[in-house]
Amino acid sequence: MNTARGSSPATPPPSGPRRTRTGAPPGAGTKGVPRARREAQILAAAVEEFGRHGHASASMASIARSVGVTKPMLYTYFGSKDGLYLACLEHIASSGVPPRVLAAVFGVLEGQREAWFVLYDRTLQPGSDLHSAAHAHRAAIDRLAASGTAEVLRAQGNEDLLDADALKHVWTGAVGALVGWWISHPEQSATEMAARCARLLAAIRAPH
Amino acid sequence: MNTARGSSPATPPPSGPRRTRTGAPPGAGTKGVPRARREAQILAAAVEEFGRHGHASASMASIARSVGVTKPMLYTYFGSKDGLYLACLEHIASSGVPPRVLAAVFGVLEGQREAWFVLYDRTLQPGSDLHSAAHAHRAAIDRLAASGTAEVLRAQGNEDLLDADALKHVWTGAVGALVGWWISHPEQSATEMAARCARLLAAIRAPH
DNA sequence: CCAGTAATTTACCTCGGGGTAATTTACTGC
DNA sequence: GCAGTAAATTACCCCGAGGTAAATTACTGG
Repeated sequence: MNTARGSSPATPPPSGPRRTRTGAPPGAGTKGVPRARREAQILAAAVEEFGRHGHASASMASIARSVGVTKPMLYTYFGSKDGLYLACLEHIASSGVPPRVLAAVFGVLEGQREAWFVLYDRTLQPGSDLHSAAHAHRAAIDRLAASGTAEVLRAQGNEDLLDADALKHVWTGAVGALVGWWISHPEQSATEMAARCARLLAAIRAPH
Repeated sequence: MNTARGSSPATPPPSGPRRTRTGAPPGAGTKGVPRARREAQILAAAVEEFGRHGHASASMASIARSVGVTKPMLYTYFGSKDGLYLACLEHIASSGVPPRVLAAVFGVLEGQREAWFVLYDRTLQPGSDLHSAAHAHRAAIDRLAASGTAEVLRAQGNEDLLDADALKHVWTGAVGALVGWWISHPEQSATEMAARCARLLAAIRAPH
């Protein structure tokens, strides 16, 4: 559950890779675990928790526990549950160049597979700010879906706007299902997943 | 939110279609709203709530409120939140013959579209009893997915078991996406959805 | 009219959730 | 040694969640 770091979680003094003595520390004069690193750890844990349970039933205490830290840390760093969720969205959206092909999607997700379900969180209340934020951060992926699927329909002479919208949803739904499958098969690499996708798509398109 | 019934929710005395006087009531000697009917109402509301928010973040109080009843009713009738969820699963699974084609799926879902997301509830904890129960109740649909997709792969000479499993997931994921799209387009009928599916599938399979 | 009972409510308990104020720890620079 | 400050904790508040015991309502059949 933790990233592979030496410190065991929940040890009262988090005496990890901290310099004692007069050995000049690398960054500025910070104490404990430097904020940037903690934020990164927290974000990773939060993406996992939010992705697994959805925003609504994710627990701040649980995230804190999995990092080996107490709740108030999350609040001093991210302000609120929504703030942390938003930070997750931004972190995910900024963790890769806009994907141009499916392989890129899997590549970005490698190491944070649950991130997909943060972006496509069904527990978000339709009218809420978070819902719009998630929608906004999905933009790159949705654009990819829209352009790819629109092309398929245009080639068929299909101009139906509802068909286009529905097919876009099918595409993201299928990818989401694939990511879910991937999560339950941790040994598969991103490359293997991309290859599998290509194979499956070919099978579907082949003459029946 | 309520099914189209005359009584407005949350009126303290639920004096709906209740016989006063000595007019012989149809069923046995019941009072208020007969248990069977209440259970049906509650189930309908619960399917909607569970489907919308997932088991974890669905609220018993909210379900009760939407029926126009108080919480203890739900508990005397269904025992617990999990009991109600289980009843939903059974109700959904028993609400139609095992579907043989996609059109049948949409037909069964008409009028309780959220039911799909009760069956495929991502907020269920992987090891839990509820998770297994949901899995069991999905059996019919999953079998449909498995057989259909296996055929596609076999026609290609693909014997890979992982591919088969992944493709099955893709199929259910795509249908789930379609149902989600359907929920946000309430005016579409089941027949229209089935037709749309056929159209989209044809478009995908057409020569690029 | 009276028991009996289905249907339903009021009022409560406990626990875990989000969130915060005040404090402690442990280092740096002077 | 002494501020100063980043990092982190303890201990709390309030609320809504699941869940329950005990009443009340409104009808039936005798």
